[in-house]
Parts: sequence; C-alpha cells; structure tokens
Amino acid sequence: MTVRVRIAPSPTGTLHVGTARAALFNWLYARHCGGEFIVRIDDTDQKRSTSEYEENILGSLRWLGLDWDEGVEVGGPHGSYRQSDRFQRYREVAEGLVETGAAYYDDRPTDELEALRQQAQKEGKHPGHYIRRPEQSVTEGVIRFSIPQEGPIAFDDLVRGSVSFEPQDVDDFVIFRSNGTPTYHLASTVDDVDYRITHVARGEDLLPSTPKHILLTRALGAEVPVYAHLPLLFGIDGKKLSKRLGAASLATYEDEGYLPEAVFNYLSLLGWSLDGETEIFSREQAVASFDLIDVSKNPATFDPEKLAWMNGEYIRAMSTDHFSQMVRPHVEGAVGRELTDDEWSRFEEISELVQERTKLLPEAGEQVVFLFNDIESYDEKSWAKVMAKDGVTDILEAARGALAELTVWDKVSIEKALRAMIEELEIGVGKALQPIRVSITGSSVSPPLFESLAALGRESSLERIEIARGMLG
RNA sequence: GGUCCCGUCGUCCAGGGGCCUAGGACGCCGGCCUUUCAAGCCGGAAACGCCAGUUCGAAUCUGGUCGGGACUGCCA
Repeated sequence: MTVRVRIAPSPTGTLHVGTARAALFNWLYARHCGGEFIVRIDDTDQKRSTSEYEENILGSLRWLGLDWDEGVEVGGPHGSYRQSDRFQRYREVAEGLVETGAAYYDDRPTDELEALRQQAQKEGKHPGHYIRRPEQSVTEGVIRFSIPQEGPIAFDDLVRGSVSFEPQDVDDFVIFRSNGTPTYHLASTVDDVDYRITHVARGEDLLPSTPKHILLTRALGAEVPVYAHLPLLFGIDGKKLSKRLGAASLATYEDEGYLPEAVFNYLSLLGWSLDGETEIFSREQAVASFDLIDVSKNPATFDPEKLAWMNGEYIRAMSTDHFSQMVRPHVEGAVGRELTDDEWSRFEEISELVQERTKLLPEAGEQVVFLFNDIESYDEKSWAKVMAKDGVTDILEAARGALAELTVWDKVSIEKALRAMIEELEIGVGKALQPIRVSITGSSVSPPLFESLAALGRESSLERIEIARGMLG
C-alpha cells in the first residue's frame, strides 16, 4: 500500500510555523516511504479565506522545498484539491448520512443549545452531553452526526500510542451548516477518504476531534487512516506560538534573511532528531531516517536563537561566491541604492570576512555600508570609548602619514606600514588600530581593518582619517 | 467544570530496567587565539516534578499526586 499523506492548510492566514512543521513531517514521511505528499486547501470557512493567503502558504511551502505530488496547482487524479470546489460532494454525503440515520437535522436555536451545555457542565458532564438527537425529527437546520453510544473509540496513534475516548464524551457535532456549507470535520474527513489518505499527521490540538473523524470515516464505510498527533509548538515565552508575538509566519523568516535549508533543518529538530547527536544535516539525511514513530510526545518551544545560530552555520558552509550573490540585495538595501559592478568588487574583496560574521543575511549589509557611503555619524559608544581619549590625535596623524606614503595600496602594504608606525609610537596594537577603525567605518566593530582599508581605497581612507582627526580639534 | 494529552539541563533532542558519577546542541560563564567583532578551540555551571510500589537494581515499569497544555463553536 502506498503511503499517502497530506497537509491541509486553511487560507485564513499566512503559513504558520506550526503548520510548516506539520507539512515538513508529512513531507519527510512521504519521501521516506516513497509515498505521496498531497496539498489540499481547507477553505470551508469562506468568510475568512482569501487567495492572497493561499498564495502565501503555497509560496512558503515551496520556499521550504516541500514539493507535492498531488494537490492545488499540480493537480492529480482526484479532481479539485480545494474544498470550496467540492461543496456539492459534502452536501451529498451529509444528506446520505441523514438517510442512513447516522446523522440528523437539528433546528434548535443557539440559546437553547447553550442552555443544554451549561446544564451539563453544572452536572459535571461533558458540555455536549444533552445535545443529542431530539425525539421529534425535523427536516431543516444544521446536520449533526449522531455519536453511536456503544463501546469506546480507541485507536493507536503513531506518536501517542493507544488513545481512547468514551462515546458519551463525544458530542453530536455539526457536519453541515444551515447556510449550506460543510464544517471542517465533514469536509476534511470526506477528503481524506476520497483522496485515499493513509496517514494523518497533524497537530495535537486535533486529538480530541479524532474520535469524530474515526466515527465519520466508519459511517462512510471507509477504512480509518493511521493517525499521528504531532506535539504543539510554543513561543519562547512559553505560550502558544501566535501571530501577535511575531515571527509565527514562515514568510517572515524568508524576509529576515534566513535560508530555507536552515529553517528546514531547524524545524525538523522540533519534535524529532536524526540520531540524538547530529544537529546539522541535509534533507537527504533527514528523509533517510525520518519516521513518524520516532516523533517525540512533548510540546516544543521554538527558539529563534538556535535558528539564528544554525542559519550562521549554513551561511558559513556555502561558497563565498554563492554568499555574495545571495547577499547583494541586502547590501544594496543597506546602502540605499544599486551598486555598480565596479563598486561590488570592493565588497567582494572582503566578502569572505563578512561571510564569517553573518548569521542573518541583512547583517552583512550593515557591516559593509561604510565601503559605499560616507560616514554620516559615528557610533556614539565607539566614539566615547576609543576616540575621546588622549593620544588619539597623534595616532591618527601618524597613521595618515604612514599610509599616505604607500605606493601600493593593498592589505600587505597597509599592514606593514601600520605595524611599523605602531612600533615607532610604542603603543599597543589594539590601542593604535581602534581609532583608525572608527575613523573609516564609524564603529569600533567592523570587519578586519587592513582588508577594510584596502577595499575602501586609498583616497577615501586618507580622507576619513583626516575628517576624524579634524573632529578631535 | 469535563475529556484527552504531556512532564530529562533555561531551551531543543538522546537515553525506554544495570553500559547514567544521565549524552549532544543552542544559550550562558571562564580561558585560548586575536587589530575590534565574529568564527574556531579548550574548560565550566546547568535536568530525570514529587511520593509510593515492583525489582537485587528505576530517568526507564505501575499507581497516585502535583504541574503544564489542548479541546470543549453552525473556526479550522
């Protein structure tokens, strides 16, 4: 039997990190088993669904490298993979279930239902306890699924083990709304049946809904899929990862300069591990050893710091050419204009040094603006720490003198000249170099100085040292 | 309130009766390297929620307890 798994995002928002992780695990499982990964759009909530969100979601999945074998945009043998195209099908199923007696119409008003819920709660019972099939049958309103009050509903969850619910604790849930649209429970279950989904790996928040889906599936006369309820993801504050806390949307990570490989790698480590030791690994390695049975049961906290570290690892691992190419838009963004190829070659002189110092792509831009723009203002702390000191004027004058004599402007000559100067002045290397650094980069933190001077060029370097010297009075 | 799920360093993940004086990673602290910052290298602090039981032996099995979470909608 071919493994068929799916991710069924609902386009009521951007792709959430938790959904992305669920998609990732499904994808990994499909690839590991040589099965099929399906992307379906659960847009039964027509009020909140938009095509913009759908595009965002699909774009993020593609960015992560999760390709799908069937689904929206790529098609497949099961017709449309968008639930809004299948409302007729759901209506037929719902009405069919009414005919067989598995479901019933219910026209009781909301406040009446609410009263029943409160009564049940007061008695320490499940809220849906009294919301069962009424004596008097009606032919309009919502359609509710009638929970057979027989034995417990038990199943073996791939990550949780055996789980069981008593039928009296499962409410007669609505499968079809009075406005003629299906609910999530109906549409999702019908689709899983129609599309021959074999394994349903989804967030643990859906565990309590699983008995409903199992009963529905059985009422449809279909085989129940294997379930795997994935642990939830939490934000660093210990609360459920939410949009309000920022960065819950995968697209944000793309914008902030994270690499898809790093995000893929990091996400796969939330609730799973390759071997308990290896942190950095390829997609292929993950595919080779991934199995839903190995997914951990406990919820995980999404740690942006570890992601950032991992992103840095990936940045350092790429070729410098590739890095330069990736980082160019970020550098141009920081500089504020497009750079000519001539200017760009200045960056390339020190790109390797920048690469080592970059965790997030945009950081590279900040490190090298000094190469292209004049120093508008010096970093306050840097100035106070290194420039507002005795002897700095002498150092800058000496440095300018030494550098002005150079006929060859490259790293080796610059270093030689400056070291000779330092020896003459009989001061510490750090003490001598820091004022020069602040003069030409505006900050006490920068890429290595000799290379920076070389890349900046003779004219600008001398000029900046002079300007800084002038500011000291 | 009810149902279900979960409890190993601050965080993520190993360990599933003896190999555990509990391992790896991020972060943190200290050191080395060093022209700053990174990177790299070396070292350190840091956890089996608690109580019983089973057993020669429990982080691992069982029960209870406490804590956390999810769900409880004509959202998904």
